Amino acid sequence: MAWEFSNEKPIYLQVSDQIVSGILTGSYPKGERLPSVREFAVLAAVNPNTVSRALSELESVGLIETQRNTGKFVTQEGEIIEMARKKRGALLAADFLKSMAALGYTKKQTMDLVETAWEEVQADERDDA
Amino acid sequence: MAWEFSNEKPIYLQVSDQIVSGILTGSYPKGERLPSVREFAVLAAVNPNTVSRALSELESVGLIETQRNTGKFVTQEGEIIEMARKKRGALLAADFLKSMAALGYTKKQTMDLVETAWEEVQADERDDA
Amino acid sequence: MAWEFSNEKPIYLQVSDQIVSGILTGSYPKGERLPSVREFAVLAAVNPNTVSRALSELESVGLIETQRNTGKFVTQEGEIIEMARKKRGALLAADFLKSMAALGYTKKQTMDLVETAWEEVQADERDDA
Amino acid sequence: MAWEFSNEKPIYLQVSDQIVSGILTGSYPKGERLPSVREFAVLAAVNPNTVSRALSELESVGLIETQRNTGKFVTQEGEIIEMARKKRGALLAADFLKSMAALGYTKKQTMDLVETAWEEVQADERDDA
DNA sequence: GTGGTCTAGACCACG
DNA sequence: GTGGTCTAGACCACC
Repeated sequence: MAWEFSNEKPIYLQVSDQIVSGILTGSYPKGERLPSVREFAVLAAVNPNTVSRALSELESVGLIETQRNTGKFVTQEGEIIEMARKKRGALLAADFLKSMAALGYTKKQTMDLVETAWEEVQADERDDA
Repeated sequence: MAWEFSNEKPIYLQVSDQIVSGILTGSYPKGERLPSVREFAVLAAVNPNTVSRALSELESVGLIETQRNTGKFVTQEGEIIEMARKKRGALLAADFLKSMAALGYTKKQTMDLVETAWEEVQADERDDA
Repeated sequence: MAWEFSNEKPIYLQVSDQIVSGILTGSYPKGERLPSVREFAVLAAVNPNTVSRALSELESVGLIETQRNTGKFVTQEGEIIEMARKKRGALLAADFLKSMAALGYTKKQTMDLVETAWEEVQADERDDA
Repeated sequence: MAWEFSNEKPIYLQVSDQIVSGILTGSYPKGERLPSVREFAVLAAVNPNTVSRALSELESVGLIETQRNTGKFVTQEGEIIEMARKKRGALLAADFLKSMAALGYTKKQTMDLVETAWEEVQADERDDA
């Protein structure tokens, strides 16, 4: 699938999100070498500078490491990956719930909505495939 | 409640979110007159133009209506309000779940996380009060 | 039918348009006494000041005349009325056509559109009645 | 063509009308990049903010799309453009006819007036050129 | 007093 | 260089 970007968020963040997603789901396994900046740039149809910026974000969190002259690698340490997933998930959940509460949703309503919405997301993914 | 703004999102959107929240929870009851632009500006410690922009967002969605020289009013039609809540909630849920799926969370893990996170949000609210 | 106003245009202009319309169509016949400012204000559910302003517009064009202590009267002179109609009509037509031309409509397309749109306006009027 | 503005209508609406007109007549072809906000501001001798506001009107209707940091583009979809023309034309015609009817014009009188007025508009255009 | 429009000018993130 | 946001401050029509 092509890389598509919304214009609500900076592209470099969307790129880094994509790559994080790849790391967390194992598409880019831990310890393995990542595609080069240029390769990513082609894949995403984006300026190499943008990819570069996206990768520095990941490096600053410790998810990837640069090895001189050989490229960038996914970190070996499973802990860091796991921690990143948890931290990110918790943040997303907190933001989501805060917003729902502001809309006047009760806990039950929210849980129900999540339940049904989950089905739809699955359906969408099937459509895309 | 104090009006505090993050810098992840334009202020005018945060202002409009606040006001939407007030409408959906009934702080600004349907059909009632809203505080004037200038009053909001003082409350939010923000330029009147910024408030104005926030309110036009709401007007374009039909949540509020302007009466010439008398002020802005929450729409009479409960349907629109209810629809806004649903639309907004569905959007938030979809985005949230898509992100969680990208992080490799299963449905069950997500539901559990939501469950526990909800308690914390409640706790935060108590702290603020 | 009640007097309804859009909020795209100043109310006083809409009021004066209504009254002009009444004069041109003969609802307020030439030489006859008009309803008082207060009566108009009640009819239109509008502030008397607004009616007053609307009427001064008409007086300045010569369509109505004020007689001390007896009220305001539609002018006796048919010419003035006829001239007002023509002037107004020509202005409306010119504006309309200029706008249509700006949209890239040809003369024929415009005439056709006017033809069909006229039917619809008639239909609407029947609905309102 | 010079950019001149009347003071019956907000400038930003007149600016957006001008640009819409350019899109509908093909001066700004579909899919093409528009002049930058700053360029428009110079052309129209107007503040960039005003242009910005004009363009957001068009964006909210789907006539133009913003690409981050590269500029604004006329939509690719001919349908939207065609629909905009039709919608706009129908609205203008309906308003026009309603006003004419209010002035007591019959259908025939109106059509005749349109016919003759069209010639004059043409003449004006020749004068401007 | 209400909202609406416009300007000038500044700052920012992005690519 | 692109658009986006925000401020400060002015002026306006309207009721």
